[in-house]
Amino acid sequence: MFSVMDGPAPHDKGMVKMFQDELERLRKENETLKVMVEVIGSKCKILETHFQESRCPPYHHDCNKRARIEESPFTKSSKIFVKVDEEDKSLVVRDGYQWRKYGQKVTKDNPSPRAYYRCSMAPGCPVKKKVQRSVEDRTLVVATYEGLHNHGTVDAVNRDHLPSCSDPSPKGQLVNPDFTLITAMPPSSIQQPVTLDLTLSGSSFAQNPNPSYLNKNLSFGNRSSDCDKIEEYAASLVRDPKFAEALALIVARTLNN
DNA sequence: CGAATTTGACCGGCGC
DNA sequence: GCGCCGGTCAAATTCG
Repeated sequence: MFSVMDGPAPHDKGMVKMFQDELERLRKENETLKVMVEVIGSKCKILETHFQESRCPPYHHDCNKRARIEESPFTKSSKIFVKVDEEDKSLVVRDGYQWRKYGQKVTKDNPSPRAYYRCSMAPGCPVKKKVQRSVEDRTLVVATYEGLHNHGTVDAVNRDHLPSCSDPSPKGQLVNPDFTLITAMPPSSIQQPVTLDLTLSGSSFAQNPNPSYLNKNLSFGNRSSDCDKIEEYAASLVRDPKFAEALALIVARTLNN
């Protein structure tokens, strides 16, 4: 097949190129899998936390203090957990909306400051959110949303018009591109979660090692385009019915364990 | 210079 | 009624 005297024939060069491409593709897939493993690990941790909270009353920290009802079942609120760099103090949660900060407080049960934001995308939008680092895991930021938006997201409305990697926060500073949004979980089935369709998971990957959303050429080397690709990837995941099915299966298994 | 952020003051709910 | 605490306001400051 290979001629030592003449060197590789043109079609052999093509094969070498093909192998190189394949190698590159596998390398990228490996990177993707690394991210997924990290995400799944974080999810398990959160599920454990939620499971423990569901078994214990919420005011376990200091039962003698007044029981301020923070999340009435009748208020539209939801919590999301965002994995960020521990050194990152910006408390920015990129969720597709524009927020205006109107306050910051250090709360009693958490040394990290809690930031208060109002949605500034539409005048009169009643949605607020509180952002604070988790006490248990400093790499997690907990964002609590209250209310329902009366408009769409920046991403949905202006995806083609806005720089996709720019933060929707008022100043437009860049978000740490390394953060990983790991879950969007309403505290109870009664409360309606605010739309946040950036959940990453590789759960369906185990059943289908080559799903359609992985056929895309995912490259995480270029940081400027990472956000676009991650968002596109996340959107593909969410649209995939197998993903939802597998995710439900993992949640059920985790709770059973 | 306008808009967004910061931060101390203020307000209201709740427990004692 | 008082004090604690979370949430909000608004003047001052910062930033683009």
